Amino acid sequence: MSTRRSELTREAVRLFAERGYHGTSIGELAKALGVQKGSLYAHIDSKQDLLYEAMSEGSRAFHEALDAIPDHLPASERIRLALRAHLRVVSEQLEVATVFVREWRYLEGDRAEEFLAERRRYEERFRALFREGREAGALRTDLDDQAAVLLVLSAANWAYTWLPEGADTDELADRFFAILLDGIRGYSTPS
Amino acid sequence: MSTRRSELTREAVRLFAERGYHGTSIGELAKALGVQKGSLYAHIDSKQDLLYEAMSEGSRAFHEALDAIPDHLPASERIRLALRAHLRVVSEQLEVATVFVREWRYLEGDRAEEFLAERRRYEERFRALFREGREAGALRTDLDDQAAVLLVLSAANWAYTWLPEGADTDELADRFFAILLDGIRGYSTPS
DNA sequence: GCCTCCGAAACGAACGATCGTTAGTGTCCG
DNA sequence: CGGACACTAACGATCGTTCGTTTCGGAGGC
Repeated sequence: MSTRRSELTREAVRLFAERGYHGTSIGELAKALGVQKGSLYAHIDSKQDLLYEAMSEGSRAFHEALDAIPDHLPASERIRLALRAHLRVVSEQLEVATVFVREWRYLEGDRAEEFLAERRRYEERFRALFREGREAGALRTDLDDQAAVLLVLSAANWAYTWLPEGADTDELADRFFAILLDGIRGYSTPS
Repeated sequence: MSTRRSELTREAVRLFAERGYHGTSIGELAKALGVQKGSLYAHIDSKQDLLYEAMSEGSRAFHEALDAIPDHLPASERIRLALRAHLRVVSEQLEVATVFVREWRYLEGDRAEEFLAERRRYEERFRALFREGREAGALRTDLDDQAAVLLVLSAANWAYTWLPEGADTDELADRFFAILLDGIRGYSTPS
């Protein structure tokens, strides 16, 4: 669809990721597009719209990535794929992911709660994987799945701060998963 | 020392944590203290000063917490204590930790690089623990310590988003560590 | 005990700059 | 001709900061 409008959104996401929502002015955004700031209002109603759009993109991307995971696989395998999926989204849409994780709280009114709910739903999908896994025996039966899912979600949510754009995230996710699966214990570690 | 100045810093940290640096105006800060905004400049030279001070507090707290870990313990035990130490700082000084992790990039000039270096040094101290642990046999000799330390630092750096103030962080850290040490693998997990 | 002086703190008003947003007009293309 | 796009100009609000003045409690000299 409209090329100009999507260019605007893309540039807004870039700047929001770099300088934060409140740290980015409409004027700077206009300058980055080579246009007077008033002109932007032919495309948007408010600055908030741009943030909202960025958040929507992020939400959609993360959920769709999870959707692509086949149901019939064992839970441990689905956790590995979920980690892959998440890191891939972060790496392929680094700026969208950054805004999604970091700037959502600057949404105003109902929109803030909408995305808080979206984030909670996303995390709940991870939580379900661990619960299922423990119940099915794919994960240790004495597993503290609350802590385990928190560990994975932390790695996922923090990834935008260090993931280089275009990295091989599948291999990285597998390395994370390998540690998570078998631990780091050495032969001389006291228990 | 000067009560008023430290009240100012404390309130600034609180607001920066809640609304972000750019999302907090000097006027709001003054109103929270029951004072005209111009009056704040009897105590500070600029808004940046307040951010800088918050960052300094955070940096000091995190490093001091690591300093208290005895050298003579096995590396795996020191990792456990480091995780405890970090989570304790986050929980006891949640707002300082939030600003330290989230707002450091709004420091201007040399100060930004100063804290980037501080953060890198802090992470390097964690990295060293994993390296030592692997070399000493306290951790698996085939350990991917790059990934392992990233996992732990992710959990540490993300903690401010979900840690309730005043939680029992020692127990929580131990639960994280237990998973990290022995993994989550179940009896029916394919390898 | 009174007076004076000082330093810390806050006051109120204003500064120029920038903020997000609106409005009316113009241009170019299909 | 219409619609997408951009222009210029301006709006009121708010931004961080400066300034000269005022208030006030306590220390020190008389």
